[in-house]
Amino acid sequence: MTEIPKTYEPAAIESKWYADWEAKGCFAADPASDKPAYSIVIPPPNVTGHLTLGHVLNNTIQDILARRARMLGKEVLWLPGTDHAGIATQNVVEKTLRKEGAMKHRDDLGREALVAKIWEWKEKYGGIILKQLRALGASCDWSRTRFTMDPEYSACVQRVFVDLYKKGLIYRGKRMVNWCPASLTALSDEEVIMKEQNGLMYHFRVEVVEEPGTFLTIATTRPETIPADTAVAVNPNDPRYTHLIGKHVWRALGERVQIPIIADNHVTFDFGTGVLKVTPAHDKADYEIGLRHKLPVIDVLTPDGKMTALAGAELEGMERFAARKKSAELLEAAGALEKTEPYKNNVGFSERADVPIEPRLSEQWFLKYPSVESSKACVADGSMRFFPDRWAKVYDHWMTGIQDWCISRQLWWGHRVPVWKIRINGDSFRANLALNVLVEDHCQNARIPTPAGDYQVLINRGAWPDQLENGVVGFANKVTHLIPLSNGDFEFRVLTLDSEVISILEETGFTQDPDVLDTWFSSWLWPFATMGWPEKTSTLAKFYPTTDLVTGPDIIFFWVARMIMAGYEYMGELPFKNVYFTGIIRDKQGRKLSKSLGNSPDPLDLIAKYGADALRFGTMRSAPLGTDVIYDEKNVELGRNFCTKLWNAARFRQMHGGETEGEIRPDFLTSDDKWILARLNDVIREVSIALDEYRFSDASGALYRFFWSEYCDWYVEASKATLYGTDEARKANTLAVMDFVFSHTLRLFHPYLPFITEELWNSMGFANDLPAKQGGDTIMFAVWPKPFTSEELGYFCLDETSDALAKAKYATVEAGRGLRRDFNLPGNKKNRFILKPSGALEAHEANVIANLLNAEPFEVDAAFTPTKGTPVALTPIGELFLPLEGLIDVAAERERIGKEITKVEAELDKVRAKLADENFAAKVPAKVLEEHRQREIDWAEKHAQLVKMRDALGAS
RNA sequence: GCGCGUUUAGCUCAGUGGUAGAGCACUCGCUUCACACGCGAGGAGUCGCAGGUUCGAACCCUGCAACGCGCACCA
Repeated sequence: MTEIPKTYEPAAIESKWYADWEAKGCFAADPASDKPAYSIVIPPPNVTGHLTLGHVLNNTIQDILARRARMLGKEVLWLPGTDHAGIATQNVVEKTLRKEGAMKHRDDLGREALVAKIWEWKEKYGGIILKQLRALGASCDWSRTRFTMDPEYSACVQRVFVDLYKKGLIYRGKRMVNWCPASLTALSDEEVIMKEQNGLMYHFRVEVVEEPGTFLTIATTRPETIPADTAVAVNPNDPRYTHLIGKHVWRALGERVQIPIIADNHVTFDFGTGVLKVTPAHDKADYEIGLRHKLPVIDVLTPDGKMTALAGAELEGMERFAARKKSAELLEAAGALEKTEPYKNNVGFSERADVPIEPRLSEQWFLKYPSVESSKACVADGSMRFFPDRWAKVYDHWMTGIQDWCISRQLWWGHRVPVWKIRINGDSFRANLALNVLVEDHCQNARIPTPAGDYQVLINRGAWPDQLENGVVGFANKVTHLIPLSNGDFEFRVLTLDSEVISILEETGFTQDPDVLDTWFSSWLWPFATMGWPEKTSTLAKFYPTTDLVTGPDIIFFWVARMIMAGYEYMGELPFKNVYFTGIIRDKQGRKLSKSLGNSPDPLDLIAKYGADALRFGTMRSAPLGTDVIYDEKNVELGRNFCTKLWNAARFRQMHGGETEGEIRPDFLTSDDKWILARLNDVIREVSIALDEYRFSDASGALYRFFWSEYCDWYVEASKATLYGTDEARKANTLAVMDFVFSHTLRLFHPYLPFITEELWNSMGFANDLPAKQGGDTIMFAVWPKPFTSEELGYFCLDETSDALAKAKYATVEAGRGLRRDFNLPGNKKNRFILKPSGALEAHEANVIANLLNAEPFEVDAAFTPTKGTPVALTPIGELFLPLEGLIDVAAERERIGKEITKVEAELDKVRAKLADENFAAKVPAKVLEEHRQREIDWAEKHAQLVKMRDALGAS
């Protein structure tokens, strides 16, 4: 047994044990194990990322779950990794390259060179966050670390793309999408955040062509789009305007042209002026109106949000917001601007770039979500559980109104769409032999004429390839699709992952689609693509579906919902059984933590200052289920203080030497021993239930209370009477009880405090006599404590009454300390106390009280008659006197007792009033009535004694 | 606009029908032989507001308010 230093120094201990765990392979998951499986996949952090407090919260929870599962005898897989974070990563690297002067624009480098640079950057900096997770103590199986752009993972993504295309769920469409003018890419609806803006509403006039002198007033927030207006719409039932429908107005800006006045139900009477400018190119709703009325589409914005020549000479080249001001000025100058008023409206912002998005007509790849019904059902019927469960409703709502997902991004970093295409007409078809073969093959199998117009006779070649709807044909190594275009040409698409096919395609003149896929289109496959899918691996067999998923509610749609759908579609099963949604970490003002606000402390600094265990414990203590977490460094300090307490309690135990975990002899158990064993039993149950229900904060609170307020404050202090005594047999027994409690406590704490518990587990010798795999090597595999069996309860002589004496003693001690305080006697000075017991009291028990009270001498005297005015407190064991030689103030003592009597009387009045109410007696359950009667008796008894004590002081 | 959540001590939060709690902060005393990152004692709450149900409400019901979140969105 080695001497423990006086203060806990986490740094060396943490790195020592983490290296030891890794060296012993403690984190490795064995699919061949016959233990029951427990698995979690990490929500892959952004590869550009650094550890934040959000990661600390999220990963500490996962680590607690994983470590406890190991102690419960499960074979645990916690699978780590990162995602490639398309936009964010490309932005970061481009920015760096621009700063270094390596390029001005990505086109300077070109696609291949830039992607190579990003890979270079990723290899160099991409693993930072995973290293940081090690500092936190995360017990991930690092040998299985995955990245969403690993070759195998990329193959999964493209395979899924091809499969969904074959199923007719992925299609290419020209429609209005959310366009980010900063990142120059389309975004999904989920990546658009609506923000309220203080804008302006511009009211401007247009003249009716057919009725010169008649004007319509239109309200708009975007006058810069007037040059793109191709109609003016009114509601068909709006009597103000019905006579104008079918006529025209002069457009107010841009080329002076006539645009029609049309009737459309989309227009509401009472909003604005009831007249709507219709801009099909720049507004989703207007685009729909345009389709209904076959309006032309005029695009006046460049991809990066500048005005085109179509906007007119005055606006051309201007940035969109400058153009807005300018447009208003132009209207004003033309006398068309009626008024401008402040207006609050919601504008969609790009989540990543934080700039207003533009609705933009473009061709993109879309996905109709698969397996929607089973995905909805599993949460609705409870086969997958959400914690807190209110998220189930949010999920269901989203799944019900689900829209097709725009999955293509105009970026270079990501999974490139596995589609090769070529535009063909009759001539090119005949001229290109390889193409000819491909297309003929397709047409034969799709049973359609070739583009050349020849009808191919079907040749029966035995097994037919997949004959799919919409003329899509699936071969073993490719999917083909011939799409007629409006001008009579065709687009021929080949989807394939086969490198031989790809080289043929490229030689034949096909080009690959330039787009990459949304990062979430790869991470939605995470639970199975990380485990070797599509092979039927032993890992999948053992660990899929996973047990728990821990994530933030902010990605419930982005990630969780989509993973569920992918899970059903590709594994035929849900991907995880429970989803725990963490809160969001905020600062004391309730703001989210962010770099730009500077309110986001670096967890590594906190670990350096307080230790990883302290950070974990402090974070978990302050993170209740279902609510956001208010971050305060005080919580980490609390964690650090707790570790020190644990450390010093261990030191105290070690100072007393003796045998480690000696035998506990029931005949030697003191009332204090029984009391702490009963408390241990309570806390084992409490912590286990709390963890089963994902109440991490409650579990940590229970442990904190048990160890500090019960074990240290009472049990250790009470045990000093024995440990500093002379009865060696009793002393050994007390140490045995301490070891028993301590070794259980360390195990209960291990998931929260992995490092300090491992250190103490070993240094205190608890690992010594255990089998290697059950705590002998490491506390990580020590058996999770269970509440006592009835045999154990019997052995320790524990029943409902066994802790009554200890409780009575502690109440007596508190009463005595209260007396000291009342009479300003410092706690560190010995004082004489006399206890006049109401029953028998063993010498040992009196000794414990004396110790806890710092009483010397402590006299137990049933016949004690106090000097008049001696301060006295009523305790469950008897009357406790604090004799104050020469300082007795009878009046003061009378007043003190009088105050107490007043309190007791108030309580007595309360309970008597209830009992006197006839309704109460008649209607209340018998148990409650009995409880109140007992309460009355107790208060009355106390009252009588206090009165007696006051009377004994005489009349003054 | 629809939906969800929160509102309890100065702060952060427990407490789902029967005597209002914890940690931190605060006040007082204490360097006592595990620990001052500590020990002991203490003060502190109209349980958001208004009704209702009940013998009894922090807790159940209704309405309202404030704050937060999600969804939708009218130019």
